Amino acid sequence: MTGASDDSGPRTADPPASSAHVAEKLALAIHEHRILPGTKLSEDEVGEVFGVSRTVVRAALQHLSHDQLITLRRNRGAFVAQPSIPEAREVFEARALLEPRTARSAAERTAPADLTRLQAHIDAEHAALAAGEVGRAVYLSGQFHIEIARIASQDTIREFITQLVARSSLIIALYWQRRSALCESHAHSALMRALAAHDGTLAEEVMQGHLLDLVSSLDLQNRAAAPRSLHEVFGGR
Amino acid sequence: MTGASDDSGPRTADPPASSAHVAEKLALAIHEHRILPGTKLSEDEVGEVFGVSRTVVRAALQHLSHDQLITLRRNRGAFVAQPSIPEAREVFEARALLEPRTARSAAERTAPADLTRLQAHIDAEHAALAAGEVGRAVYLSGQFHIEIARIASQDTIREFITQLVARSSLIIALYWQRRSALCESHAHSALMRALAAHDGTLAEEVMQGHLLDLVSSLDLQNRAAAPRSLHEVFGGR
DNA sequence: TGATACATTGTTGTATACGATCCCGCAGGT
DNA sequence: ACCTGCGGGATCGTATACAACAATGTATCA
Repeated sequence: MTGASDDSGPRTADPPASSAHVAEKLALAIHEHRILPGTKLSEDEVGEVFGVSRTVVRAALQHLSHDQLITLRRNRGAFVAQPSIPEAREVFEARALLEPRTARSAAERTAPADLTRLQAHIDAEHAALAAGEVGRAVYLSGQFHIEIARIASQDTIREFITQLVARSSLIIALYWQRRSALCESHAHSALMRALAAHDGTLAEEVMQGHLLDLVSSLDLQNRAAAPRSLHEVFGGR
Repeated sequence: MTGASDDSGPRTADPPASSAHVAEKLALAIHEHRILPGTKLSEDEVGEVFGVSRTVVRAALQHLSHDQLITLRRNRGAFVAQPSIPEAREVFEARALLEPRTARSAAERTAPADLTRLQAHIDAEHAALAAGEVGRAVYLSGQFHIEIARIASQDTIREFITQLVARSSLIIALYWQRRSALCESHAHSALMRALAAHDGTLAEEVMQGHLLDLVSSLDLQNRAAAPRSLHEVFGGR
């Protein structure tokens, strides 16, 4: 109410404006590095942006907090999470446990329609890179991994991988080192070929190597990167 | 509100009654089979029991919903989840991916204090079984698995295992077949011995076998168990 | 001049109020 | 007798109001 229909700006107020919707939008923005780690997400502010009350914002923030995308500090507010270096290692260790075996399962049941979608992901990722939208490329790259879990028909594991991929996006935002074009695309293509050939063993190996490459592209030795301050993040905002 | 101190019955109104506290209490009750799958958790009712408002209850329910311990249905309410047979399989497949390797890691860094705690868990489990408290035994059995992830110093994976163990408890409530005393205790002891010997390979194997045993003790073929109704669950309430 | 204590302000935590949606039971028609 | 449309009751979804806490800025004192 209160004339939420027009409001000032963004899309807002499509139909129901459920909390899940707000959470999704925020998650996407974080995933695409449109909101950087450490940023404060004030309830009032978010509510105003999306044209909803603090109640629904609060629910959305709690949801994101549970995915460890944001950190909720009592009486202080919500902040985009800043995974520490140990946490970053753990995330990729968890991925190393889950994804290779899942890729194997996926290879054994890949259908033609799946390959079409995977190719679409890769194409979109290339397009985003060509357009200079690095954040979006990171997001799409993550979606590729999630898609593989979907092919494996493992919803539970897919849920976990979804969380890990989202956190990986934060980790990339914090510890990305090698800004050379995402060579991952190559790995993704190789993975897709392994799936097309129904070669589970190969898919598992490729995925394992891909994840190792990803970790090695991060700077997880330098301990100075962790206590990154807000001012540092924002540059000179 | 106000005057929630005495109320009618249960513990209620300890001190602050934060939403996390309510969620934890509910989770424990579900975990111990004090609340059975399919049970409706009305916001008003839960709020009254714990002496808090619907706001905090809602937050707690959302938290549990995210862990898939309860199912939230729009305008219908919250119900304790009833994992389907495919979901049950997925849960144990995920555990099979995570836990054996985690047990291996744990074995390589088990400290004396860890063994003490593990033994305490096993003892408590035996005591619960001796007292006929099957639900509590199931809970403690799950905590044992979580403790292993803690020893492995893998907080992220531990979080996942915590979720999976909780869901496993629901699955056991629904599909438990072999009511013979939980032979798991034996497996847990074997696991502890492997950890004490720092034998990672053995620990991994024992854990894998233990999980397979667990699955085989369930009835995941019978499809009639799924659509269990509320009245059936409650008997004649 | 520097440090501490206090008042102020802003933000979150919780409770309550109102509106929307859905389920259940009943009247009426075919 | 069965099916269909409608109304009552209850529950959830969202918004708002008040209270508590933390952070900040200012004034006073050593």
